[in-house]
Amino acid sequence: MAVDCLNCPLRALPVFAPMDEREVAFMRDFKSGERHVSRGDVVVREGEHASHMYTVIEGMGLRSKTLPEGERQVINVLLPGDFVGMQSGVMGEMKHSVEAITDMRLCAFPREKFFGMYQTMPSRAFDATWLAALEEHFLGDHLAVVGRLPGRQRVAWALLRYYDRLEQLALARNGRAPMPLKQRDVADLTGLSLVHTNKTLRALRRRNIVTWRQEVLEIHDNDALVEEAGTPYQDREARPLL
Amino acid sequence: MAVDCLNCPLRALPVFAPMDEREVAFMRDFKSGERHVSRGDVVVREGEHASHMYTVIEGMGLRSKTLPEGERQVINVLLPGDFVGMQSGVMGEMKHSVEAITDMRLCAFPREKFFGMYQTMPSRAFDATWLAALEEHFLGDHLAVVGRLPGRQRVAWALLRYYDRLEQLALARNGRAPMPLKQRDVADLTGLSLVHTNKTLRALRRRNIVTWRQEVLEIHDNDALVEEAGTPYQDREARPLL
DNA sequence: CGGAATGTTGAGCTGCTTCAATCGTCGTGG
DNA sequence: CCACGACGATTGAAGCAGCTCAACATTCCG
Repeated sequence: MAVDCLNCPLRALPVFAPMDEREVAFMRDFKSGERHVSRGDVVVREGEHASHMYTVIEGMGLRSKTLPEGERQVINVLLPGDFVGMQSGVMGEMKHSVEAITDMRLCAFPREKFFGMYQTMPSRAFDATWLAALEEHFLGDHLAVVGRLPGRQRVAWALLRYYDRLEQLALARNGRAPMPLKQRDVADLTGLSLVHTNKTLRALRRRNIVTWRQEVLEIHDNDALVEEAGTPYQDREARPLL
Repeated sequence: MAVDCLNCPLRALPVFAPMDEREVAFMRDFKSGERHVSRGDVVVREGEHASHMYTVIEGMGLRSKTLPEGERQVINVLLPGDFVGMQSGVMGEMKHSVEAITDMRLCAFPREKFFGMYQTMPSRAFDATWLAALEEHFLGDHLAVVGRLPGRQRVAWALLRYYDRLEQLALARNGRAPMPLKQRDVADLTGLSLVHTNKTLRALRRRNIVTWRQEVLEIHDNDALVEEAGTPYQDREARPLL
């Protein structure tokens, strides 16, 4: 059954900034429906003029770019509450692709009504900008990690960040999190080769810091992982939800 | 003498989307003054709750993040028309630092009037989001290049991108561009060590593809440089100017 | 003129890459 | 129920791209 904005399960989470009644009402009207995609499906493709924008309700995906020679760089992991398609909304064209790595449920918004939001609901428009700026911030951190840290730190950082985000969404706890990513995805996220990613993970496993099998990630020694990452991950302020 | 929005020299450039009279009038009112900084000065610091946001009128800067161990990652080169401080505008805090690498002239906007823009000038608010999304796009490309390409391609790509952006701003032509960046900056931009950046540049020089001395960059063989970069740089659509 | 910042170069080392197998798991069709 | 194939994980081996260290040269600037 489709989720109604009124009882959106995400909105209740403390990670998301509260929304007043007028805003909720506006979003109900803005929302045109839901879209369900299956694991492996492409949600939006790079270069596409997407007709809709989405907020992830459930499931996970990957944003990625593909270079001319076919190399893939994963921009980030898409989790519930994340917004998809801001670029096509404002610039007209997607600059990256989004692929589902689990079945996903997306809240759909028609692109043609996006500008209307700026005309009638400034607070929501402001939140859209906020989200774009937040994404920019995350990307900057990501770039710094990939550009400046050695492999072990990159992998540790990626796992930490992934886990923390899930925990904030109440999708993980006690160091246990679902892990639909493949090692290939972690490699493309960290800018490492698949083989080296595997060996780096093995090292973490050997030292009993994390285990990862059967699509379940377990962090046994958070302190050691933080130590390994070098960079504490700490974005815990409430952010808007569209 | 301070630039008045009415005859803003940037607005005339074809890279920037046209602005109607009401928008210009709004910006005049939004603008609180100008700020001049000298080469080497810090414009805004990571973590700071900046009171103002800026559009670069003249001069160049670097956006960068510093990691715990002191490693610096340059996020991008700041050129005229670029907006500074979106993050402090929406999230309240800067997530990166900005340093001037030449003397700069900045158009200043008070942060407390930023939300007012969303209430009274939706088209400008939309453009702000556009800029944030554009920045996100550039950052994504940057991440892909740093994460997935070997050093020679990264350096070639960085030079190409830098030159193209300057050319669009009429600050470079015929393969000649001012180059206030240091090799250290290019290294921090591409995620390479200083020494290796130097050697990579030497190779380009040896093959007579580019020269760079006395703060002047010359691209002698654009085709060869594009070939070297692998990734053609091609964002030539008009973008908003705030 | 002297000191600091920037650029250049060589040498040696290692983190990471590519290549190449092998193995385990799971879904599918016979 | 088993065999097969596809996909993902794992591991070893060899090579090199890029790193650090260490000098030295050059330019900039007060």
